[in-house]
Amino acid sequence: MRIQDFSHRTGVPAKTIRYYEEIGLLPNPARGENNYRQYNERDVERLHLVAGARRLDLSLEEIREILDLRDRREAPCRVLLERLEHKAVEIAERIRNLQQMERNLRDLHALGMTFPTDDVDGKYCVCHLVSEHAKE
Amino acid sequence: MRIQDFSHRTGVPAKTIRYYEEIGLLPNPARGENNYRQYNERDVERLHLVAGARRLDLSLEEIREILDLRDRREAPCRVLLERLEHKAVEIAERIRNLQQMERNLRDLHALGMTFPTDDVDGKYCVCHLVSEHAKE
DNA sequence: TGTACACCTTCCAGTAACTGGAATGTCAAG
DNA sequence: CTTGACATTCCAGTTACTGGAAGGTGTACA
Repeated sequence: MRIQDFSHRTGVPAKTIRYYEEIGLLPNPARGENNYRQYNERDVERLHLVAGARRLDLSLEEIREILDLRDRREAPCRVLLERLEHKAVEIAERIRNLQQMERNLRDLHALGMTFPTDDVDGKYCVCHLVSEHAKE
Repeated sequence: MRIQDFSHRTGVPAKTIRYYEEIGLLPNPARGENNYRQYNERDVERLHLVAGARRLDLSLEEIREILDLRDRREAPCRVLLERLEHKAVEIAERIRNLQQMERNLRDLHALGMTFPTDDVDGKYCVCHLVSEHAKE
């Protein structure tokens, strides 16, 4: 299987596949006569794991760790389970931050709407509100 | 005011201030005899606007646009108001994505917990779940 | 006078995870 | 024989900083 098919099978762009290889996340694949990369089903399986983990927002470093365990035949499930949980907590935190940010944005927007829109830098300008927002 | 005071007044690290200057977001400040940067209250005001907007997750490019308007004495409020609203929508979208991701993580984790933790790559391994997660 | 210390300066490099593009090579079909 | 769709490598850019080295400045204290 050549890189384009491999890409379609896994949903990962060819460019990204070469990148993963470059940083050692994927092994150097066999090469054909023409120097084209050759992939097999095992490669598909491996890249699927990478892609699934990326969709879950695991970092390439975290994924590398999982793959390394697997390569040494040490079952990575325990570690992966831990990572999933840890990542869920992390994401919950990010959600809280974003929600706060959204509230701030909507509040400032609502207040800004009550101000004239041609006051370049007076107190009754949304710009002033945004400046003030920095001081906390 | 030297860069450290300026930094304390605005809560922006000195390193970042120099960076903002380098990319043209802040004007080149006056220099003292010793070549040290000198800041005044107007600079504080400007950087406050930048810092407030960053806290609201506006990109440096968006902020640059606002500042350029202001520098040309065209009231940036209308544009800034638009940006705030647009950003709020964007963030709401990000929140939805993250919430979906969190659900996926927790679901996979829960299911993975019911599997043995020493199955290196069989069907009853959380790794397998994560691989499958890529196919959608 | 010497020196310790906290500042300041510039410049170079690195981060995460790709993505774009140039220059070049390979191969099958019309 | 040329066109088109593939493939290769390598270099550079993205975002918003951050770290660190090498060296200059300014002041307090022994």
